[in-house]
Amino acid sequence: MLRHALLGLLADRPMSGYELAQRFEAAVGATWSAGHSQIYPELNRLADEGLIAADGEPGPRGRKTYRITGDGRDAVREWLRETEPDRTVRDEAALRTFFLWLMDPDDARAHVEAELRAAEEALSTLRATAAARRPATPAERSQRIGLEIGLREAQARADWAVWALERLSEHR
Amino acid sequence: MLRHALLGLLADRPMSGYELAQRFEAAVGATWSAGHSQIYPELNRLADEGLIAADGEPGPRGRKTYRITGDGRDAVREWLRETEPDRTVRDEAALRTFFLWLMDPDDARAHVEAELRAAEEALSTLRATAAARRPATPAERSQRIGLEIGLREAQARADWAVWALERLSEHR
DNA sequence: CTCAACATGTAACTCGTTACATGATTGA
DNA sequence: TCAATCATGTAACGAGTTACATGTTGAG
Repeated sequence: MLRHALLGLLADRPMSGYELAQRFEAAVGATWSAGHSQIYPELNRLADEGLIAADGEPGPRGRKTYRITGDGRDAVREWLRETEPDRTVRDEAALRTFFLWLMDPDDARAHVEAELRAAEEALSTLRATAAARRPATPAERSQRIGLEIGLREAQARADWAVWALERLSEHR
Repeated sequence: MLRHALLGLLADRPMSGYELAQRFEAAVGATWSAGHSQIYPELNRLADEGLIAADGEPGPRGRKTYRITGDGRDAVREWLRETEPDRTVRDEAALRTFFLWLMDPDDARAHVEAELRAAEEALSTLRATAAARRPATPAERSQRIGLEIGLREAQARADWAVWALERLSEHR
């Protein structure tokens, strides 16, 4: 899975493992995450398989810049075209909501309030990213569309939390 | 992680592993999923640790009904009270959206249209579950609140897809 | 000079998935 | 009787996280 994400990011422009790791914390991070300990070995594997290539000499601090190869480009495209996305959800915070009744009322409220704060924080980060620059390239336009999912889901989350707090108040 | 979900479900009422597996496909499935091959070993571990207990004799077909123990109840409560939910998102379909520009226009549209269909399907399933019975017990009320997250996120997803299709049309 | 950020890696472990394996019961 | 569903389990594998480990460069 990670390999395709890396190839997709490198399809836009060459990057180092370090840069890629940052991308997973920022923009793409709203949809997927990966630590450096997973990224570096994967980059080496991708390079072994010829899907990416390191630019000649490592830069300062041993920095290696990778660019995607023709085979790599084919591989991402094939992934996008031939495979169905896995729609399995894994949302711990939402799962806990099912067990709200096991908490005492104050803890339950606190849980939902924490969700509200988290959603609002996500929202403002994403808004800032979206406002940062207006998309010019096709890649940036796609990125903007991807960002919008996060934006709308965070908004839905925040609205849900407000609604949930009202319901909790009704049943005291 | 799974252990807490199992304890939470068993806190409501005794169930067999088979029943628990079904719950992860239905109601709770909108937030977490688990296959039987993960559930059965975990139930045995939980029983070893005294957090749940199997009712005396196995029923027909070797069915074992588990109920939560006092220690088990304490364990879920402690988990809910003492630990922060992991908010890491892992959304493959959304990730692919960032790479829309790598697909040819028809495939890109098809991807978003598939998202729309998936969201609408999720929506109607969740609506049916929500409409099935009005919550009476505290557990059912919590469940309803949990369901609402799924409902609102699915709606956001569907709305996003419609918006994205418009944007794709603009940039042909 | 020193601290933060840059930059890459490995190893052990945990969690979850897929495939294999078996058998009982019930309704058509 | 036969197929679907009920019901439980194991083993191998894959993906991701945490912790360990190391060294460089640039800014103040």
